Amino acid sequence: MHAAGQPERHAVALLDGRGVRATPQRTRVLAELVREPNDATAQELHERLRARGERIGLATVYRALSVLADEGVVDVLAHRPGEACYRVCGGEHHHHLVCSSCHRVVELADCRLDTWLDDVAAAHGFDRLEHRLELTGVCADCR
Amino acid sequence: MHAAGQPERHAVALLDGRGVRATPQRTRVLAELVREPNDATAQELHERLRARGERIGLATVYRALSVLADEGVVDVLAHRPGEACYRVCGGEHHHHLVCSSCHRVVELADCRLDTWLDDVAAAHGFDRLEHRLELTGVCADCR
DNA sequence: CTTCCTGCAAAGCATTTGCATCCAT
DNA sequence: ATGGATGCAAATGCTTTGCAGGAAG
Repeated sequence: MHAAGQPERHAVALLDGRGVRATPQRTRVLAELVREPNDATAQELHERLRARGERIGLATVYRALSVLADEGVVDVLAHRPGEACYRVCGGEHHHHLVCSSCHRVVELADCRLDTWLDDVAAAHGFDRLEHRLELTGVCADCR
Repeated sequence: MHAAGQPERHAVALLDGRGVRATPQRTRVLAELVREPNDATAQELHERLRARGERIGLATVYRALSVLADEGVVDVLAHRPGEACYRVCGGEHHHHLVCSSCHRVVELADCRLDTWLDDVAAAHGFDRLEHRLELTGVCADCR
């Protein structure tokens, strides 16, 4: 068993059972993202895959990420101006705390907004209320 | 006193007392943003100014917004992929509740996140924590 | 006079798309 | 064979920059 095996299997597992083909390229893009604890841009992922010796086009990385985002396998974070960041995320509702300096991401499991938001929705007669919360700050290492 | 006077004066007031020159172009860009209850892109602002008859270049709009952002007069939002949105946010902290059908905006004066966010910041060693909350739903009239 | 500001056009990036080819069913 | 996937290059859209002229201090 070789060292790179685990992210690959994780990636295959994430793709399994969906309506999408688990092509080698998609698996590799996702595996590369699984290796990344925070988030990465399409270009960064492409560079790493090429450095790893994979033959894959930049457009394919973009197309793979688009498919993965549609499937809900990865989240698209728009905290950096001018480029999108991608991240492997669980299905549960959660928010991200992002360091504006090093882009380290902390996943927040609990969301304490629902009680307040129920009140807000009721007070203003709104229905089907959805929310998106982005938290940015400077982490301890970048202070 | 003409109808367009108020946003202009508001813009001049926002620029006053800082180390930046309140040039006509900067004032107009900011005044245009003051008229916008939500947020707008640089290109949208440029279009509106041209439609209003102002002679202003697109690059100047970008440069003005850059200066205004550096001064903290406007906020840069990166929630739309591929382009930056700008918003006047010098005043009180608040959030917007937007109807996804008719785009009516309800301004929420109170924000009940600070207590929780202070805990979050402390728990993860983050400093200068900022947050942006987007609320969308369907209002009573559109139900 | 010197410095900053502006407009225009060209350049710079991230991302998307057209198209011929390739692969799996 | 047939439809989707890929790679490359060209195109697109947002934003920045180089430069010459102009206004402000």
